[in-house]
Amino acid sequence: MASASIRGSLKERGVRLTRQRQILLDLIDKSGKHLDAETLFQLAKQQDAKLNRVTVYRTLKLLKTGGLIDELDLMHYGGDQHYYETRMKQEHAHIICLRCGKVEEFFGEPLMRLRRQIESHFGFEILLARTEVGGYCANCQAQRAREVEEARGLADGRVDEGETLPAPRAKRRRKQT
Amino acid sequence: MASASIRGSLKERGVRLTRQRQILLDLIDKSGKHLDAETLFQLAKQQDAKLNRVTVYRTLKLLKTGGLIDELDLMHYGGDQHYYETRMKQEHAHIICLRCGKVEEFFGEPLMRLRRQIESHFGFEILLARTEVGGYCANCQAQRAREVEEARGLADGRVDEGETLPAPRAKRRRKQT
DNA sequence: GTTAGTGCAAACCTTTTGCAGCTCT
DNA sequence: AGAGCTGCAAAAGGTTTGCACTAAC
Repeated sequence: MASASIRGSLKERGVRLTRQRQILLDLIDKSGKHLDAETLFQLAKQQDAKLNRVTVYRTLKLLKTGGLIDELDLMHYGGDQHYYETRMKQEHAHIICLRCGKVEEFFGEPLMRLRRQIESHFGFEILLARTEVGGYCANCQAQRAREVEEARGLADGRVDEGETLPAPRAKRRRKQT
Repeated sequence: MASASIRGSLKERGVRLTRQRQILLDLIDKSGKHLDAETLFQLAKQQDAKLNRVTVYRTLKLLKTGGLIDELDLMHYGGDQHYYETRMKQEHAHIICLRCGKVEEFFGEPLMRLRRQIESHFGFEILLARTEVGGYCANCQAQRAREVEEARGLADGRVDEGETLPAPRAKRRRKQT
């Protein structure tokens, strides 16, 4: 549970642990997923119907500024909103399938090596780093090949494991004309 | 000049090379910098006062979708807008100083290695990749150290080379209260 | 001449702000 | 008690859309 250490860190900085923040902290911590502000808000509302969207934004900013969570874009797969994750884990890259929205995380030596090289090459002090990769997952490559060959409508039959982002939000639903 | 190959690519797809697009293509190509839509628009307006901001967005989307330019966030240093660069160059990471806005580019083996590992580890087909790193450049580390030690107002005397983003846009200028 | 592209205005999504009242410590 | 937080409403930044007109091929 990272929320314990987050709580500690906040307390040290004299930040108040309000009911709203506890709810949000718990949600961010428990969900292994990458949540955006709106989703987090919807989840939080289930526990406190009065909790305001603005409080979500303010809390996220607080945690981000404090270096307790990282902000991601996930290649804007879902739109222009940001996603968040706790910073407990080791640095990792995010791999997003642009067809099905599946998100994988890649840990490993190459990332560390890259970081070290940047630090030494520029004498740079790294505070934040993020690597995002977009493309097609193994499963969707096959699907796409089939689609192209057959050019027909066939059922999907996904082999889903791990997190998958919701389909990109439909934008601009206007009044019909 | 990458604009030549961009033009070719567009022509192949039956995309019309309008006056507006030529202006924008030239600007994107010639500026070695990372431009955002608004800056690009301001520059374009100098050549064609009638050119509309919307055309800038539509052209950027066209180029992005066609894989001719890459979209960056540069760690949201300047705000939530996106930055663009032609895709001519080899893959590289962007290193952004969060204090002075200087942007450096890092080329090298570690990035290639990372890409190959991701491809083979997940059987992933990479279409886009981006690595952004935020922190303090060598120069600003020194500045910060001085600031902290002295806690005084002293002139800056920057040692600037390479691109530096404009200071973050002041947000929310409202009517005074 | 066709069809894609443009300009304009307006809308839309996401995020931030001012302010008054509420609540942690 | 009082600084910090919250909710509310409203606004702002960045981007996209509908539509009628224009221009590239």
